[in-house]
Amino acid sequence: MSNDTVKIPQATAKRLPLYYRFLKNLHSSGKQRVSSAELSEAVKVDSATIRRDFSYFGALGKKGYGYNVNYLLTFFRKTLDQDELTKVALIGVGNLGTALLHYNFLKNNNTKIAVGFDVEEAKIGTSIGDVPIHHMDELEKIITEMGITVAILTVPAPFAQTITDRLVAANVKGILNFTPARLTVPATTRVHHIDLAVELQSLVYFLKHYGVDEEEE
Amino acid sequence: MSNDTVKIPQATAKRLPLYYRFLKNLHSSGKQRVSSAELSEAVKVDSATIRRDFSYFGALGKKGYGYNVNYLLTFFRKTLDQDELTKVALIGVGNLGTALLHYNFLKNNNTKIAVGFDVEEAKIGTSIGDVPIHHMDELEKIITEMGITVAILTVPAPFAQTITDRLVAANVKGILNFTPARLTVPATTRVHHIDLAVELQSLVYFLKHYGVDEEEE
DNA sequence: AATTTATTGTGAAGATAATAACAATGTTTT
DNA sequence: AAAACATTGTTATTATCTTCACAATAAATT
Repeated sequence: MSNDTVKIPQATAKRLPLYYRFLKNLHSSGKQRVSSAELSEAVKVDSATIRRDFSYFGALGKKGYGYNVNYLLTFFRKTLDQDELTKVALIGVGNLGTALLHYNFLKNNNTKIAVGFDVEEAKIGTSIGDVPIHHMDELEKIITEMGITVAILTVPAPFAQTITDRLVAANVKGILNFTPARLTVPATTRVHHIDLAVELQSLVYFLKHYGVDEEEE
Repeated sequence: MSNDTVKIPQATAKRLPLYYRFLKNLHSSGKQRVSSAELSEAVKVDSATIRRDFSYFGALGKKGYGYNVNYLLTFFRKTLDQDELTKVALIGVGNLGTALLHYNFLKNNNTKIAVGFDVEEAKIGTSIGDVPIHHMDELEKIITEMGITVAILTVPAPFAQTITDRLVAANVKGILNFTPARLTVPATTRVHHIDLAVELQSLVYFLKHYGVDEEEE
């Protein structure tokens, strides 16, 4: 738990991976410098917000010039721990789980699904998108051995809590939860929800009730 | 654009589908009444926040008693327009797109993916999870005919903006964007992002830099 | 080297959201 | 029907986040 950096606002922390990705794009397209205004156009975040976000890490830019792409990139690579690969387990190799196994998180992230788990015999022992699938019975054994502390949960909702309890017991500290279940976890574990049905429904709600002239993340 | 309801805070609007889902659960398990404290436990939202959220719609509960599950459910069904089916188009039938075609949004949502589009000849004319797949060339024609105004975007990032422009021109008002691209749209169109890589990476960031004693949505 | 220009970093203000706390009041119990 | 209890709805408070606006200053131009 490296607290070498100041504790920055959550809202800022959530934008960092986004900035990082666009900086990589800029870099590979040969750009040397960038202003907060340009970056704002690309990532759709107000330029003042970008400058404030960056400022939590100190003065990264130069007045009248902007930011040096290379410098920023190097800085964020360190800040986002892009130098060390984070291995992740995926629990539940159904439709969504399989899609995620094919998704190349590594490309932008230095994060990799290293192992998958399911109960369906036909899947056990196979590899999907280069990731080996094991039986749920081996969950604790394997993730402990592999030292995995982050899991993606794509199981049917009724099993979500039970499996979460097992993950927590096996020292998993972060769960990306794609199930509709709201998980109960100790304060030492962090859960991020991606609730597909809720996202779709709230989009529809906004359209119906808010109408035009709204911009939003 | 029914503005029959007061314009409630965005944060509240985003929680409504969640409340609705849990109320349905409670209802089908035969529960007659529920307090904000109970609901809080289930959806992991502070009980004061729940009461405030509900209060935007008037006095839905009774002091000393709580909320009548049936009443709440009926109320939210109307508020969330659950009586009319919203048809959605899905653009890009790759791994993720296919998974979403199998995802039963209807169950909780009264939202249905009614049509899919792709460029791959092998897929055109087939049905996936009961949804017919058409060629991208027919995009404008078909969604206009079907009167669709909401789309899910699961195409490769480089095509995202071009297709978005076509969707907007074809009168699509809401886009659920699964691509990493940040889309440029007119103010009359609403985009919600689900950025899988960013979600995973920010989870990892929080674990490394915030450590324990954090709870979050 | 002086002037103009661009752009940061940030203090102040504003906006939005979450939470605490409790009077009001309906429900349940005795 | 009185007393005890439970729980809302809301006012006040606090926290978080965004945006404005501009002095400071480095870069570019003349």
